[in-house]
Amino acid sequence: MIRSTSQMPSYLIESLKQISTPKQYKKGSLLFSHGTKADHLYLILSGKVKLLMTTPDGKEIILSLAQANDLVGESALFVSQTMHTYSVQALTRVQVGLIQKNTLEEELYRSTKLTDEFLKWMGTRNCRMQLRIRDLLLKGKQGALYSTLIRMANSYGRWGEKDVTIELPITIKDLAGLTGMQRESVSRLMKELREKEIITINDGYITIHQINLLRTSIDCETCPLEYCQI
Amino acid sequence: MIRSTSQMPSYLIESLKQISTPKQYKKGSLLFSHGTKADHLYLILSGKVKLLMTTPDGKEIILSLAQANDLVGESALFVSQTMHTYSVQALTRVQVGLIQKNTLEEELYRSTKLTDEFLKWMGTRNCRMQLRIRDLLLKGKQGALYSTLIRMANSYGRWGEKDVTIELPITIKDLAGLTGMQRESVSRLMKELREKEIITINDGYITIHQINLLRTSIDCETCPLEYCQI
DNA sequence: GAATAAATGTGAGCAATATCACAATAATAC
DNA sequence: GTATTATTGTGATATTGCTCACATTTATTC
Repeated sequence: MIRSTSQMPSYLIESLKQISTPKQYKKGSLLFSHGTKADHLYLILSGKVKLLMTTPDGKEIILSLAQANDLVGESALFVSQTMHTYSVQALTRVQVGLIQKNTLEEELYRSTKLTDEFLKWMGTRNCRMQLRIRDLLLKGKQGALYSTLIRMANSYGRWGEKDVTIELPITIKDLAGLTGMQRESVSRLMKELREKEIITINDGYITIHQINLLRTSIDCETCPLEYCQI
Repeated sequence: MIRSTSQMPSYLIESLKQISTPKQYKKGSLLFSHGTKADHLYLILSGKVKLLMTTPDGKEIILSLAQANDLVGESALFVSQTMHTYSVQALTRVQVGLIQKNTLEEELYRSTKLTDEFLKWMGTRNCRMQLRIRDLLLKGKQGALYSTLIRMANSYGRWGEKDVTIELPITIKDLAGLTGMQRESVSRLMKELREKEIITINDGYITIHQINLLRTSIDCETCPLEYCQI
């Protein structure tokens, strides 16, 4: 069973689909990039993407991941005449529905329900990000990694009796980007987790066998599942 | 001259004031705290506050600071039945206007303009936070501190010909909370900045004499001023 | 399926930060 | 104004995490 992440109600997703134009992207290609004009909202129909920022010296931070039924590109959308602050790259082949800024605004104007859910959704993402920052900054690099694994399990996990398999194959490099760590450091910590049989990795798919061990070791409190996501 | 931070248009602030109930807080007191029910929006009328999270072992991270005409408490507000994820503490004596969730929703329903600006404002804060995360995670602790000083100058600075004075007296401890550093580390880096005469501190007020030096040393790109804030 | 590119693992050494333990100031309370 | 509390500074030391340099393995491309 896959736990659902917090998303818009499906009937609103449907209504967004109605006003969108389909578009496809190859694995590795950019949906949009940092510095270009923000004038569309992206509804992911299938596939997975990463939201990332880069620094002049080539370092990369991954702000978030998104999958089917997630919305991407809203941050700068309503700020007039503004540019995207991050880039979005396809991790797999991706199908999106493109929604023009104007069209979205009209739709928001027409549908109070959509506006409500939109505000709720932006608020939720905000809370998630804040809790993530806390974990990344206050729990050391090990804590940052464990927190990220737990969040990925919540967002992308297929939950079995004892194990969770993260159904988004991810590289060590991307885990480094998600945690603000060096690739080598992630590699070493993941090795340790494998040796202790807390996780196993198959074909890029991470399975967590003892997620509670990760949780207790970073003092997880009982955050709402809605917030403990990537 | 004080540069203005990105805020709602003043006529909308006025209309929010109309539907708010005034309340006062002493320096150091909590406007609301982590885990309590989120059912009000706070409009800061005067004074300054900090938004913070704490971990079980007593570490504290400061998510943001806010001053007159800023709104606080929106993150969890629209998420049904949910609790605040952070606490808000008064740094000075603070006057706020309390706006009930229901009242706000009615007002948003009535005023399209307010809704537009509200979405814009949430988007702006989101972009800010994302850029801040990048700086905090990717530029080392020195970079985190410099970035924070620059942002504070943009949000709270009185700009002279060459110098900026941050008109929010802040402790070393709070700077540590803003950057995810240890107090001692901040103390040492600030000492270095003082010795190089890049900053001076008077009575808790930091004046930055060579802000461009800070900017270049962390490879500041030309982010919109709107986003380069605390 | 050979060649090339990308991802991963690993050791050694180093630099940046955290930790600990106090001393010294500065601010606040009574 | 004295006592108390909060803030800041600082040295010594420990630890974490980064960097560099390759070897190895795994994907991709042609």
